[in-house]
Amino acid sequence: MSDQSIAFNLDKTYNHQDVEERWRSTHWEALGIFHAESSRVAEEGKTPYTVLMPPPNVTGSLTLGHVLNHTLQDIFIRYSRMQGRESLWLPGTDHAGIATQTVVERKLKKEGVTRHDLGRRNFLDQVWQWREEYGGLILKQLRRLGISCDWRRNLFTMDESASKAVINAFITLYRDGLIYRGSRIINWCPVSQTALSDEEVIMKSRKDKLVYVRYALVNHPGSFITIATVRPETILADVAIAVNPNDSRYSDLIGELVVVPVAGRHIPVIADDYVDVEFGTGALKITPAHDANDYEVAMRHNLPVISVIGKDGRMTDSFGYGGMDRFDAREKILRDLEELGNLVSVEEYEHNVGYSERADVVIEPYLSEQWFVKMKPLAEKALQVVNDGEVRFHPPHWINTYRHWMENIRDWCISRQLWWGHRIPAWYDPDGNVWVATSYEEACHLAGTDKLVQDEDVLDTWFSSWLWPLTTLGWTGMHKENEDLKTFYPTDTLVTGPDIIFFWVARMIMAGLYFKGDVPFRDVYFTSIIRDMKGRKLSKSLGNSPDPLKVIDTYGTDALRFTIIYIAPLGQDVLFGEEKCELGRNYATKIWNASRLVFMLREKYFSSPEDFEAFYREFTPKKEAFSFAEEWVLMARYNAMLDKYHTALGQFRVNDIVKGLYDFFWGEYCDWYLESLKAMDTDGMDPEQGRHAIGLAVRVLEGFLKTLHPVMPFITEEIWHHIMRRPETESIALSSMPKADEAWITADVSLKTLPQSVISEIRSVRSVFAVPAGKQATLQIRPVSREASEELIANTCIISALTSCTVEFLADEPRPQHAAGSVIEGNELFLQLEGLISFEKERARLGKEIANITSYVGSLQKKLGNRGFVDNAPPEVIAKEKDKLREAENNLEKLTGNLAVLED
RNA sequence: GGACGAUUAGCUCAGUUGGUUAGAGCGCUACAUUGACACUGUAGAGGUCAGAAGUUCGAAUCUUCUAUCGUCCA
Repeated sequence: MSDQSIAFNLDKTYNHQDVEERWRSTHWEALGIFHAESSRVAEEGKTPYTVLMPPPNVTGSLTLGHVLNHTLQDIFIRYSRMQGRESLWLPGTDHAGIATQTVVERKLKKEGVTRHDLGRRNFLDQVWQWREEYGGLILKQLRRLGISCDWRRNLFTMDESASKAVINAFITLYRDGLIYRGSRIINWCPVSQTALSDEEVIMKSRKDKLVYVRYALVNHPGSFITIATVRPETILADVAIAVNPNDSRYSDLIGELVVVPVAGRHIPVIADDYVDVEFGTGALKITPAHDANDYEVAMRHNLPVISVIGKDGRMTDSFGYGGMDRFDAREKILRDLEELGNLVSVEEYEHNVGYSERADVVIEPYLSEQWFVKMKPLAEKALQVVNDGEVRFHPPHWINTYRHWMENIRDWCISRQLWWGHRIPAWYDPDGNVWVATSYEEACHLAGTDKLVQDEDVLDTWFSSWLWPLTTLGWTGMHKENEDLKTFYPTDTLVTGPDIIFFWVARMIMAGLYFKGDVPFRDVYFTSIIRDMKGRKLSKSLGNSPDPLKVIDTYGTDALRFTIIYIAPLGQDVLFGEEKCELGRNYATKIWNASRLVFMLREKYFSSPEDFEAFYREFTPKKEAFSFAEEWVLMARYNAMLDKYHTALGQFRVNDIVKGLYDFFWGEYCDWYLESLKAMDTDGMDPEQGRHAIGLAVRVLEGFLKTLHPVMPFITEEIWHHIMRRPETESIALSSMPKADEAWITADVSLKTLPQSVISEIRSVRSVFAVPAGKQATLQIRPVSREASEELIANTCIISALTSCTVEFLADEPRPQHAAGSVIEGNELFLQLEGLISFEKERARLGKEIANITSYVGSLQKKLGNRGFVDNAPPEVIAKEKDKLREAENNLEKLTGNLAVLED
């Protein structure tokens, strides 16, 4: 785009596709305006500001959640950039171990190949190839949002530097005794065939059968003990029946042996506090291989561990179920138990069951050797920094959730039985000793032998994500510092969903403190969860998740960004429907059209772009040059808006700033200032007046565009380039954010809003009497004071134009007879409508109004007559109430007078 | 069962340390069509602020209880 092509005015209609295409990130990116440099902080003394992008999953595609999240981040970073800070937004993607491996395996399956056919090395080549081809999709889609991150610094968690960091972090933790290997019951996903951490297990409500089964006592033929279980297929692996030691029903049976149905094994009845007396029969079967709690009971009682379910979720027993799926076996054993006479009864039972987050299948508790991180020592400090406010949560109530998790934290299972990911840097010598090292060579050196085999497993993806604040700034775990880390760490704002508060936020805080000795960020903004209009979570299977790219095509990126922020209050869920984007689209159109009007008027008062630019460069709004009341009102409202804007952003009330911008521009700038300006123009302004009024219109428009820019980057950039002709290398994104002028915030403009009040009242009266819109009427005004009189006279042409009335002023003349009367702040208005006013209607209207004010006056008098109020309320509140009463009484008196004239 | 959050106009939601005759957007009703804008303008209807009790001169706002819904954790 060349300078010449920027016209003095805008196209007649706003076309979001054209505008957004023109400024699409590719243009902005080419200019490098989103690049941040640590050198500018060091050399120019700029303040750094950093936002950490939660790395989207490399297999992912754009969702509305991303739209909300990234728009928020973009608002923070653009705002900070326009405040003059060296603003760095760090992008990247994560390698999503399970998800990516699953995607590639599925692709291979179509070709009839498994990963085992290919072998580890070839399979990984395939994954990398897939990543080259499709892994960039999400990043490409994110660019359509117009987000302003420093793409040069794009990081992938499997990149070399990030991988080094992961390995070094592992080794450090291992050598500090915080990583260990152990045999535990872990969450096993039979589909992905890997261990999962507790956080990757989703508890879901599920209807099952609670089965009552009786076990025969070995030494008391004909006697039984009955247990209740939802997993009868694990009966085959029972090693004991447990009862509560305080349960008198069973105290005689402790120490007895019972026969396991089907399996025929003899197992003891034991006593353990763990057993809940209330549940089922109060007797519990103990199956250590298939339940974490049972495992602990078994360890306490030195019981054996028997397993009957394999890694694939199929039975491995030798009682005739071997090879069956665990759920099929459940059905079969029920029939078998019934046949054997062991089945007592079956109840419907609703309970919570753990599902694999990725594969959505029921988790199998599985005993195996895994790697763990000891969390307690890390959690203590991480909890403290949040309690102390070193890391702040927005909204703060998430601290409770965080605290609860930290105080009940369990060790983190970090090994995954996958191939795609960071391979665990541990080697085993022939004697089974473990050697943890950065490389095979180093491990050999440590072990004193080269007969080493590396651990087959990889690390949990989150084990690389928790280092994200460090790795994105170039940390590899080798050297503690570099310029970027020194400058931009700790980062400032993290925007993320509350669903990953444990997965990610908490662990980043731990890692930051542990590896860098400082918190990774200062503020965490937890976003809303987006639901459909019926309040359901968006999901692919429900088909209720709109494609953001389609929404963008229809309504525009700006409209989507604006709308989603407008409807997303801090900390609450959002109900989203595509149609809601009409709000943003209409707003964009309004801004466009209003700007066009301003530019049209500009053409009238300025001979050429050069003429305007010369004027505008030197322009400062001067009160002495103000020629109508709305100029004062506009300045007051504009500065109040700016003030609220900065305050709200400082408090992360993003929703508020959007509403403030919306109301100011539409309700004040367009509805009052531009309407008044049009009236003045039609009436005829002298050149100086006109140039000043338009200068003000453009100045406020420009300030408004800047404040809106973080939310709607495209349209604001486009219009900004029409305010003055600017080289294409300039961007509103690098302009400076306007600040509120204290003098205008505190300015008393109550007298200046009088014309507005008069206009509103007259419009209302006209409407009540159904006066045709085009019909010119006569408005007579009797001002309450000299100041009011001057103000109203000075704005006569505006009052006249916006009410379609001829305006006259009364002094001491009596009230006109055939008029509708109103009182505004003591000023009496008479709308003369010969033949249009029905006396009945006017009497009714006045009567209603009088009744209204009378009751209002009554309530104020009661309040002011109340000793308790007068004695306790602060003086300014009492003064305010007195003012209200005085004015109301004044209005009442005048209205009563109006009614009296009618009755005469 | 525990923790947290929500409950304000037909719908979706504002309402920041208690001092309003309780606001907005959408929807609804009436009127307006050729010079910014129908993706518009003007006016209007619509709420005992979930229920109960309490604190206070004064409660949508604070406290307690109840009801309903949601989220997380057992």
